[in-house]
Formats: sequence, structure tokens, C-alpha cells
Amino acid sequence: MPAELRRPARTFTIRQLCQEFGCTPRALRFYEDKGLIFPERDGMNRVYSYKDRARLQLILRGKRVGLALSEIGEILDLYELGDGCATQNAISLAKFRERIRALESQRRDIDMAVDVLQEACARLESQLKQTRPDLLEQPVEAIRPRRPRPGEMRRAG
Amino acid sequence: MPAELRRPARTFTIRQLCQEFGCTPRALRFYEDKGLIFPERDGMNRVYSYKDRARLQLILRGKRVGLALSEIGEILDLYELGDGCATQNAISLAKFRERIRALESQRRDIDMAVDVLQEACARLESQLKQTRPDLLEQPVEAIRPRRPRPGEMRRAG
DNA sequence: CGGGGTCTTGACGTTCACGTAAGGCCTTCT
DNA sequence: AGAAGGCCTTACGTGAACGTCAAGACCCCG
Repeated sequence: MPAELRRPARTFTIRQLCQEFGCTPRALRFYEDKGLIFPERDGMNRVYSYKDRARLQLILRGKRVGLALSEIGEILDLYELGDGCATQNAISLAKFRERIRALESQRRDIDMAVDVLQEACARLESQLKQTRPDLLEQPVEAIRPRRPRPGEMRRAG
Repeated sequence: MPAELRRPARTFTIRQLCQEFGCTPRALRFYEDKGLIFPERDGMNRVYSYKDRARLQLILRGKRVGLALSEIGEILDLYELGDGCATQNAISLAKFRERIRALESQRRDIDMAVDVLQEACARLESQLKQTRPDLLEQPVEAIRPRRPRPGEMRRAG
């Protein structure tokens, strides 16, 4: 059975995808500009398929782990074309392996960062418990704006 | 007499730190501008201590896991001051907890990204096996030049 | 004493990933 | 009919994190 029949042939508007994934229309159009995604058109309007949705998911996931859009594009291209020029593929393969190593090292960095942050949290907690236990479980906005650090640009808000 | 022998043994020049961590002088000065690091001065020249070096290490590690310099600054401040204003600490605590959750989710993203890449590698491999098996186990530099030598640090980013 | 190398401080330029109008088209609600 | 709302394109703006000169200062060497 063809893949497109196994699923309802559902489509999405740009808003729908944005709401689902928490991004903006501008971002989706930007990804399209960059060739990462290419929805159909109904007249002028973009119409996104499940395939587009899957690509978007990969884009956002890639972004979250620090891949540049151009790198994400390379990965997505692979699933689209599959068989380009062999040298090109060999280069991609080498790049991807490098990427895997980088990601694994990044995971170690994350573990260390979490450790640092958890120790920091422990310090802060024990300190606040002694000085201002009332502030302990407050959400961020309920407390106050922060001080500017030297050299930081001013912002409204 | 070379400059590094005239100085006390436990300090670093800007070059030394840059070489060790694979970053540029401009970056270190930038971090100083932003208040993340504050080396001593020997006349005009910056002199970095072990403490500065440790801070730099945390900065780069934080960058690699996607923290903004401003956020890294907050973490570093905590270890510098320890007990500043209680409100400030409460804000930090809330932010840090948020960050921990984000990092843990990021780790899941990394795992998925690695999976994707590994599947991509498998595809590429099987394809190359049929077309150009000679390119299969080639390291990067055999395909395109310029590889970091073993022991040489790569630049973050 | 000049040359070369390394450091410094500005200040402007760049890349990435969008944000933010401005203005137009099309459909739908009132 | 007219207003509202969603989508479109074009184009300029923005913030982060530096890069890239420019123009000096300092030091050592021959």
C-alpha cells in the first residue's frame, strides 16, 4: 500500500504548523528560502504536507542541538535525493561522522553543564533558605528585572 | 629572553590561552568586554591566571551547549559573589532550573540527531559500497584537505 | 636605529537567523 | 458594502558573537 494512502492526506496551513511547533511564519518562509522545505501552493498560499511537517521537525531538532541551517539542509537533501555524486556523498559521510563525534562530545558537555547548574542551584537554595525563604519557589517574572552587566546593551522591558 | 620566562609561572598570555582552547584573542577580549573574565594587567598587556583560565573553560563549555554569553555570565557571577542580593539569587535559581530542564531535553535531541545521522551514514555507506568502495574508509583529509593534526585543537563553532 | 613581532584600543564589517513593518490580494463575517 | 483577518512578497532592521582592519605602544635583535 502506498505510503500516502496509509495516512489521511492531511495538509497544514502555515499557522497550524507554527502553532504546533512554536515558531513563526517568518521562520518557515525563511527555511523555504534556504531550500530546507518546499510546500505546495494553493494559489498564493502555502500548503504543507506530512512530509513537510516531518522535515520541519527535523529542522527544529537540528537547530536545538546546534546545527546550522546549512548543515541541516545537507542531511535533509540526503533523504530527498539519496544518490548524487559519489565524491559528494563521501564528503557528506565524513562530515556526518565528524558531526556524530561532535554531538557525543556535546552530550558530555551537557552533562557537565547540568552538574554545574545543579551545584549552583544547591548553593542558591541553601542560601535563600537562610535569607529569603519566601522567594524560593517564585517564577522568574514574579521577582524583578535584572541588573545590566558591563557592556551590555539596554533593552526596553 | 622570551616573554613567558620573565613572568611568574602560573600566568598565561592571551596567545597561550587562545592556543590551548582554540579561540582567538578577539574572542577573549570580547568576553572581557562583556564582563565574563577580567585578567590582570602587566602594563598594557593582559595577564591571565589559572582562575581566568577556569572561567574561560566554563565559558566555552557553556557556549558549546548553547548557553548565551549573558547566561554564562550569570553562572560565573554566582561563583564570584556567592551571596549578593537575595532577589538576584532567586532569579538565578529559577533561571537555572529552567536551563537544566532545557539541557535535559537538549540531550534527548542530541540522541535523536545522532540516530538520524547514523542512519544517514548507513545509507551513504551502502551507496558508496556499490559505486565507489575506494572512498569508503577515507578520513576527511583524503577527500578534501585541511584536517587538524592529532593534538591540534579545533575552533568551537 | 630601524625592523619585526606581539600586544593594545577603537571602530566598522560580517554572518546567521530571523523580526518587523509596509503594502497588496483574497476570503469571510457583519 | 465594508471591515477583519489570513496569507503573500519585498525590504530594511536587529542582536549575538565575533572578524577585520587601522593606528599606535612596547620589546628584543642585529
